[in-house]
Amino acid sequence: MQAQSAAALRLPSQPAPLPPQRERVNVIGVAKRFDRDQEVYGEGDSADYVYKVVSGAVRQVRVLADGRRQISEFYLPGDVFGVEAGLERRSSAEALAETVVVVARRSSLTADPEAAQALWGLAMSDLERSRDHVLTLGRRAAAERVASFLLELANRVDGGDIVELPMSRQDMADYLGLTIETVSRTLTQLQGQGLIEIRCCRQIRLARRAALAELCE
Amino acid sequence: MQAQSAAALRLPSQPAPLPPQRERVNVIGVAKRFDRDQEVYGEGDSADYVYKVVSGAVRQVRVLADGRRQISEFYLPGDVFGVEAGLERRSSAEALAETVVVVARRSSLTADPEAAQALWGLAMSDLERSRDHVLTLGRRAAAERVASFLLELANRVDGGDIVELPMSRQDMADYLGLTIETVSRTLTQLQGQGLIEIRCCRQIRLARRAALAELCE
DNA sequence: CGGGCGGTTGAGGTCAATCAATCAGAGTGG
DNA sequence: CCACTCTGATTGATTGACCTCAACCGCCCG
Repeated sequence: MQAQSAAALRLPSQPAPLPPQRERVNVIGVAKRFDRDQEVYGEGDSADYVYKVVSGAVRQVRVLADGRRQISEFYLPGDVFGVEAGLERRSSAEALAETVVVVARRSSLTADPEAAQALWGLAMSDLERSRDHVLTLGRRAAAERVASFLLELANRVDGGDIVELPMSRQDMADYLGLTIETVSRTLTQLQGQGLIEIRCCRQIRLARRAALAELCE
Repeated sequence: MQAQSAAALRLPSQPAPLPPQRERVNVIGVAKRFDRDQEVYGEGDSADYVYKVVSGAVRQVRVLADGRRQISEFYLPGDVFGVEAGLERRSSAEALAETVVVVARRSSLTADPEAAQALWGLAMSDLERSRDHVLTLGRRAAAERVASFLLELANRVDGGDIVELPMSRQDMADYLGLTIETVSRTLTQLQGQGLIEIRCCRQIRLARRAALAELCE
């Protein structure tokens, strides 16, 4: 599956206020649009391009031979993704919903020293987040995983107490190393404890943020 | 706890043949010796220095408020560690056994463009390993975790079919998101299936490497 | 000999997975 | 408008993998 042409591209009407540090890396390139569940790139593809999310969201996925899925990262508007250590993709990237990204040759970034500098900070913060993720998956119980996920998301999009989830329960489960049923149960349990309010599936209000944070220690 | 002086430093008598790519980053600095379980740096310390393992081994640890531990990475001879996104350590580093490292100012590496380049590759491969780790913790069962751990270790030290474990069962458990008992049981179970041979606690022969790899899919 | 430490083994409990049913909302077509 | 389906989410009952608690072993060292 390859990217659709983006001749007539309307920029997103809701540019969404971003935390400032998100805009550091300037990616100059062609805009491309992807439909929901469409692959941006797949495992084994050559890693020539890097991407920046303009609108929508992207998941980075690895799949085991028997179909078990693990999402290693979600990318939100402003995030850069697709930088790889080697020449080949070790995971695939898929759009969560209709998504617009800007595409640039990888070489165009590593050439420019300023961009390379920004890219460095980016890789390091990705590494930091990945290690947080390791801690969560290795040592936290289901409720703690969900709580930390909601808080992380809230911090990244910074939309006050209301978190708009761009992903399905299945995606949350695949990110948190749980099943869809456990995610669902845990959310209703957290609501029962008054920590969150599920306004509708994709919209959650963090009623007692401090208590959620305490869950994650 | 701070590093001991290393005035009279004997270089390790067994320089251990390393995979070539391990030697990429040239860290020029002062050698320091650490005893078993001694802290190289702790959470919250300032992140001014980077380290390269000469002999011994180091674990990178994060601890939750109630004492649950997660090891995010082991560093073996030739590995560089201690590069951080921010100015503060977000995890601590401890010697697994008597360990010698070379210490350099972080700025001395980022200044030199060649070192910076090498450092970049290093960060990216750390990121890649961290994402493998996420997959393992999120989606693999105990036997698969142990098998992938043994294979990863074997690949890194490249000592044929015999893997010398530099860490205790507790450290393995904290890396794999399991308990010490489960690690022990799983090892004996793998031995029962003829996949490995436990020669003594810290020395394991990978009897059927292909079968182990198949476990990890 | 006693005690501590790291590792192994056993018995029982628990949390999340599995299997299954139900529900709500969005299309779709008569 | 009302069935009907389809998809995503929720809820319930049961199972099972791993954790917890505890005993035990081998080894080293005082």
